[in-house]
Amino acid sequence: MPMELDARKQKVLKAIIDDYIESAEPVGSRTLARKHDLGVSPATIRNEMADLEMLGYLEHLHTSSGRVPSSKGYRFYVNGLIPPKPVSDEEKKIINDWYKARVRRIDEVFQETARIISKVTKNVSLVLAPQMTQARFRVLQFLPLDDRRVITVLMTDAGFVENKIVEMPSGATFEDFQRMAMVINKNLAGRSLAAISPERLLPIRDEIGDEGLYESALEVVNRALDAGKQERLYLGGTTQMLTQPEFHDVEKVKHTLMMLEEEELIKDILHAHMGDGLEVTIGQENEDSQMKDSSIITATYHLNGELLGTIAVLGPTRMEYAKAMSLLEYMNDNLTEVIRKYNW
Amino acid sequence: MPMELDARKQKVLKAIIDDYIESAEPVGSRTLARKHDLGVSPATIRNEMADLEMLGYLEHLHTSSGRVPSSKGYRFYVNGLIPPKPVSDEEKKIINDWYKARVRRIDEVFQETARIISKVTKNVSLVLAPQMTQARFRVLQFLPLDDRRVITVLMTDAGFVENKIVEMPSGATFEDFQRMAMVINKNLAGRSLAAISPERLLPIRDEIGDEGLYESALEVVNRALDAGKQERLYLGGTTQMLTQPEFHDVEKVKHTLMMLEEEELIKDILHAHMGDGLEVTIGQENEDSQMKDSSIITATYHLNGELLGTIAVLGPTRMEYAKAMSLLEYMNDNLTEVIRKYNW
DNA sequence: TTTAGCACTCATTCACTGAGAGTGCTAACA
DNA sequence: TGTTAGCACTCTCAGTGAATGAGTGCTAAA
Repeated sequence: MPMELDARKQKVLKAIIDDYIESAEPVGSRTLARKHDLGVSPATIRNEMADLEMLGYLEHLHTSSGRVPSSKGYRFYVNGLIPPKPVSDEEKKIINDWYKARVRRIDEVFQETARIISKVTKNVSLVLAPQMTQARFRVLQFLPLDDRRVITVLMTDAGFVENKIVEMPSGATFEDFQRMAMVINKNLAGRSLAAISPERLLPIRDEIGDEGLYESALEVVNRALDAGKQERLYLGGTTQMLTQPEFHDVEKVKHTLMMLEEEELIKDILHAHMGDGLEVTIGQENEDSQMKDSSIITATYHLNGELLGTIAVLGPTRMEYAKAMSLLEYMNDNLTEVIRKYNW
Repeated sequence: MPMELDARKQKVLKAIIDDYIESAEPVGSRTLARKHDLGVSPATIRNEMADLEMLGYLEHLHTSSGRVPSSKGYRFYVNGLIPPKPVSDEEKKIINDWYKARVRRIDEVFQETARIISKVTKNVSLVLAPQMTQARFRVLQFLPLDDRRVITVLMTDAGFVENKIVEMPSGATFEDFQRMAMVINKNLAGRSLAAISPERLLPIRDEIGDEGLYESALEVVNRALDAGKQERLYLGGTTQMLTQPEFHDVEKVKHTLMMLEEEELIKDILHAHMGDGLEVTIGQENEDSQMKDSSIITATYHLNGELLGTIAVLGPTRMEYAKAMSLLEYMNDNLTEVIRKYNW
């Protein structure tokens, strides 16, 4: 379908979407003609609107209630009509100052990134923190908790620390665990977490000697690594989103909040949307039925070509795409830079 | 005022409050007579109600709209009329299983405690985690971040780990910091965080030699200790609270969520309410004007007579006091036990 | 002291109405 | 042939008024 929409149709579509994004009200021909200076009469706009609706770019709730963009309409808008809205220098400065003032612990970078995004876009933001496969093993330590359990602390060279409670196998003593720790540390220090495979652990087997104890070591190391590799999800803007008229209904708020509490579900959604760079998924385009009236914009950050994590904005289909997209792009670069610098 | 309320008045007041807590609707004489078997006619109840209102235990929104308990009414109810509602053995089992299944990292105890409380009471729960003054210094480590900053990692003997970013003073090198770490660790290992005072650090001064470097050491240790001592606030149930009819209005939800986001404010409120054991503050009794229509129940947990932290339920004045109070009591004992066991 | 009876007050619901914004269609116009 | 004015029609929304129902306060009788 070459040139499905002529220039004027595009202009009308853009005007409608811009207006709707701003007002959240269905837009009619008369008001559109009044506000945007399109140079044609309402009647003409009505005709164009009818065409656009026929083609699937607009929707009609009831006869005579103004038009609302469809997912297809938004898609066309995002792909071609969208006005660029780069992050201004002032905004950049504000963001950087914010980081400086707030990030006191290294992992707070992610939480603060989420906060910034939600503050600016007034929507929910999601940040999936990297798995630290780049990080290098520094030291594994055991601490006695009670007579049945120990705390395992794994530290990486970038200062990221992960601790986990582990049951001791029956028969093992804490002294055994300490001996294990020495052997493990000697063998693994300096290795990247990603490179620690079961084979790497084989030398440890010989040094430990005891077969049963070796099995425990294996399990403990793996569990500590799992914790270290685990993706962390940071969430922001659950309060900001209430300013959107879409959430005027408490039931909807509750539903959305409950969905956001399901961390695994959210992670799945993010994984499914992870693409190359900036990815926009609009309303109906979503697989998940709960997301049919939401849009999600994701941006992934990489290091040396390897995918590390994702930052995203989640909101109603009526969303300031231009703003959200350029912000995500900027935050993405920023985060990549931080991670590169801190050698995660 | 001896015996301000005779037995029947108390019975009526209790019936009204029970009913209102359940239904959230102003309660009238007819329905009250129907539901609760008080053995008197609505007219008599009306008379009693009028008396109770005169005395300040009940309130009237408009003529003819049923009565609602006042703060004073709730207070009397909580102090004397409240039916005991101990946590059942099944509930205890569910709670313990929950802990077992979810607590994988030691600090998750607090988050999960908050979750449980909010799940059961359907209100917001707050948990102020202890300052770890009981904890003993294990090791302080420095990790290079970039050429200007280092990450300081403080670990206690209970496996609690705290990391913080610190600027290096100009002139100092990372090697200096490593040397400092050795000296500090040698001198402080095994001491309780509370016992680490500036005087304790004096021996370090001589060992380090360099005056400027000693100043840095002092500052770094203090900042690491600060981080270690900092109270952490855990929050739960912001979604659950939406099931309360009090939050049918989105504006109110937004207002409450925004208040809850102000961590310092919440901490202040908790500190102000911290008492000896279980403390109930009802509506108007609150100092903070934002809390005039909320009630807060706090319970503090101690170790060896020293106050460690607080757990609390925050909700509308219409709250299931009996349930919340006994639950808090139970969770409080539980948490004290956990902390005692893990030697925090 | 308790209760029945009664007049009265609000809040809520429902149907109805008119205004306003919007559409689609047709016919006239450039 | 594309554009526009005009008009009939639709639908939503705010406002009005009546009916309903739950509740109160007061008075007089039991």
